[in-house]
Amino acid sequence: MAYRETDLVRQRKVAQKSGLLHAAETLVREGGFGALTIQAVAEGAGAGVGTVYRYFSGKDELATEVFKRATTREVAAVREALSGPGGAATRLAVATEVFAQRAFSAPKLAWALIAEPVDPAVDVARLQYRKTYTALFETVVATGVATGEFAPQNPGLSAAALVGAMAESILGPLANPVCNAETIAALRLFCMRAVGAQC
Amino acid sequence: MAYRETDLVRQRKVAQKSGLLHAAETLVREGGFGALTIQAVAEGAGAGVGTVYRYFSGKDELATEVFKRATTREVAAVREALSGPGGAATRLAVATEVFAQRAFSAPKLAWALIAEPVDPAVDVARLQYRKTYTALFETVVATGVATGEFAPQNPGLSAAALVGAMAESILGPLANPVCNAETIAALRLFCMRAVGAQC
DNA sequence: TAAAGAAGTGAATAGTGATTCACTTCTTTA
DNA sequence: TAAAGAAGTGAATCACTATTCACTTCTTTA
Repeated sequence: MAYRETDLVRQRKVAQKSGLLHAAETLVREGGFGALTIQAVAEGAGAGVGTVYRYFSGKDELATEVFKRATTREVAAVREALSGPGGAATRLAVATEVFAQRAFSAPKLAWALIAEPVDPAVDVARLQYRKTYTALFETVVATGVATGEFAPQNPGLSAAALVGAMAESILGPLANPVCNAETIAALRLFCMRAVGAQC
Repeated sequence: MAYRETDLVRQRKVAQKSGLLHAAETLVREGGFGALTIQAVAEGAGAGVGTVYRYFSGKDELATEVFKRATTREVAAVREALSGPGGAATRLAVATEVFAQRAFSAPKLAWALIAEPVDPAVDVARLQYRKTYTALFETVVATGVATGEFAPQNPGLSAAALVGAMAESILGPLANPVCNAETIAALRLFCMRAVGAQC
């Protein structure tokens, strides 16, 4: 045989894919998924359109991967807050703040992940994303109910409602960010009351 | 002059427009806005494609009008519940139930109005729709805070959060409708706690 | 009935962006 | 260096609907 993939080539391929994903995420960060075109991704990565198809089977796969990478970071941050020290109430409060703070620090991305109209394939990923969040919150709600910190309730429904409340109430302030601190405090209190935590 | 529009013609035009809108809403009811194509609307109304353009400037206008008509009915039902008898807490509880009940009775439509990815033009209408809901709830929250029925809070943010909580928590059950009554009761309690109502 | 005015029609066109593929360039090894 | 194997490329193509418009049909009135 006259050719075999070497480490150097493997390294370049990793760099190329990473560059494409980086270009894609930059586009989403700046203009949402609506700005994500294969043409723009290729240009942003300094590559040809065809190259994108060497690394992704199609636009859906690329968009979905961008979505998943971004949401994985968000979910990890919230998960960390939820597994921190303190009782269920404290952890829920901190997690709410982390969610909101991160949203404010990248408003367009937050909008793209939460509410932007997107391809059905991405929407499937978004459904998963919300389910993941809901599952995280469901755990802390169930814990709080068990310890008596929270009122008796259906943890699954409450968790979905919390996710909805956080997402919807942040959308307005995201578009017009003034007094973020007050918004965050108000949201935290809303969530605390909603689960029946004393505060 | 040899021609002037008579009542008969006027009547027919009204019927034609109404028929087109009816066909369009039927499509949305059955398959969401994704199923709304000019071709399908024309066929559903027993008319030609060109005829649709005699009555609507384009797809955006048609889709937006379908959205507005459907949401106007939903908003009216909730508004009526909110302006019924009883204190703020009672009215909020009833409104929550009305919202959920109506969603369950037309799940696909509810999904289309609340969460389906749609054309930007329709999304603008959806934004308005949520704002309208938020404004309705803001009033009752503010009333409840003023009378002391509810905890002190930012009525605007709480109202948005309530709308988000209701929308998000209903989406799962909509897709897989079992035990609607329990879902509705749980949602009502969540909302009551969230505003700090005694119950 | 004739002719004006308007509504109805759908095949043809347009616009958009994803996807393909024949070709070029690069990397590796005998 | 030669040739195999693979990656890179972008102009051309495809797919999908919204939209148009030249023509037909219907309604009204003189």
